Amino acid sequence: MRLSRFFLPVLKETPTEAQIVSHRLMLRAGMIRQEAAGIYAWLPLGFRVLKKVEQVVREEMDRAGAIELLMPTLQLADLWRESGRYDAYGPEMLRIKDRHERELLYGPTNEEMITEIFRAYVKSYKSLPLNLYHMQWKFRDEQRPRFGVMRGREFYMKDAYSFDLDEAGARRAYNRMFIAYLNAFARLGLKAVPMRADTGPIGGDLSHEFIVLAETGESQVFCHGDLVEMGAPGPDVDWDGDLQPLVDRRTSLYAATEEMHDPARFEREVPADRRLSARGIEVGHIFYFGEKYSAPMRAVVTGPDGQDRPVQMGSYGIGVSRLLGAIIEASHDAAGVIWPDGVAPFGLGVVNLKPGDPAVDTACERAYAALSAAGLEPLYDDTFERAGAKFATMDLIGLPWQLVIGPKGTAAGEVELKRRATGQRETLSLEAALSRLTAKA
RNA sequence: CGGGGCGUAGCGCAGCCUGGUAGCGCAUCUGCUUUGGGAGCAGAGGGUCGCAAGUUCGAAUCUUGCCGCCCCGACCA
Repeated sequence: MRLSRFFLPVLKETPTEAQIVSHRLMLRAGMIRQEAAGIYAWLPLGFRVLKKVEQVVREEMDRAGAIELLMPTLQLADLWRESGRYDAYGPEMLRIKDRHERELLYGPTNEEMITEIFRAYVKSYKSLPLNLYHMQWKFRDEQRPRFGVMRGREFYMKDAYSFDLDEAGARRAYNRMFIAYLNAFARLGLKAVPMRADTGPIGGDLSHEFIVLAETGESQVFCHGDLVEMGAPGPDVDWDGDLQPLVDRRTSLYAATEEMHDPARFEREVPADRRLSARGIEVGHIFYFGEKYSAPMRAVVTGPDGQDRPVQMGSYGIGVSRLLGAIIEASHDAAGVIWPDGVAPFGLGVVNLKPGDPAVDTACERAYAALSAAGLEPLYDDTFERAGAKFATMDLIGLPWQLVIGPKGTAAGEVELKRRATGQRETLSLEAALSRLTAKA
């Protein structure tokens, strides 16, 4: 993409409404525009990152055996009356009427609808296990939206729903999601710690929130410090095998959000030098809820014994749009965003320091063509801005690499390659820079 | 939903208290100079002062109502 033809409305000054760094940087980098409280338009740069994050989540869900579908944003109120949640939900749910006075709602989540789909088609235990997911815009009419995309009213979410014959099967489904989440967050450059969460009326140990530690997190969290650096199992696990040991390794150490925190246990189980008390951002939540929806909505399957029973369900959410905020909170500096390689909106920036200079233009065009052909998705700054402004913009939008090509270097047969994360710059020949970069593709 | 605050040019703000018909910086446009970390000079364009009533000869300024947005708290993916 040539910057001269792209739409990148960067701001030099910080809008006053933005209080936290990720919100400020998303506005300044021209990623989002607020259209109403908690409702944002995704400008091209932000949209590209959103799609990258979405794709990482999709690949990890698919790897774990989940099947993608797409459910609508609008749902019938009658469906929610079946589970009793239409009246239980309160003013957070946006209620709408169509021209026929039919009551609709803009979905804040999709348990009822997925249960309705499941019960319409699945009748036998032989069709299980099943895990269906979608990524869709949701709406929750928060009393007080804030922190930009981290707590909007409209938000993009991946939600998966598992169906199993019994609780043992549901636990296996839960473990698959648990591992898939660790892998997804790791690929996004995040250190996400699973923490035991409130299971509500169901009870048991099958609910975890995945928390990214950040100063601007909205909740206080407490955990064993080793959990932060434990890393993810990676894709090469036996998804049909026993994942319990991998899960146990991460759930045996103390980790709790404020509402689940037990100070006495914390001090008893965690050595003083390993006790971590920090702020955290919730980026995922997995939950086993058994028959909560399948029983009232009569989603039953026939077991091997010929008996019908309500299917055992769990749900697994990831706040995809929120993740952009979380990633920035975890990865930025004074100059701007530092995108992890896997989600950067462009693979690198090619900075032409003197457009119109034939030698520099030629070098830049060659680099741009080669990098594009290699699939690196370069953003080529071919504008007539001053060098300082170009550097500032590149640092702000946080592309992982900057290939700087100017008249002095070109005369000497040299270009400069800068790594955004470290600020390290290296001078080398254009060919060496290109082969180095394309080797990464 | 309680408490506080703010709406004046694309962005950041001043002007309001003490009414006299709108200003600064950045951005934008033109010209010249400049050219490796958000340039300089000169000129230009751009605003029904959130909306609506009211007071007044006259309202960005005073009064009332409404709308929108932000912050703190309670609540939440």
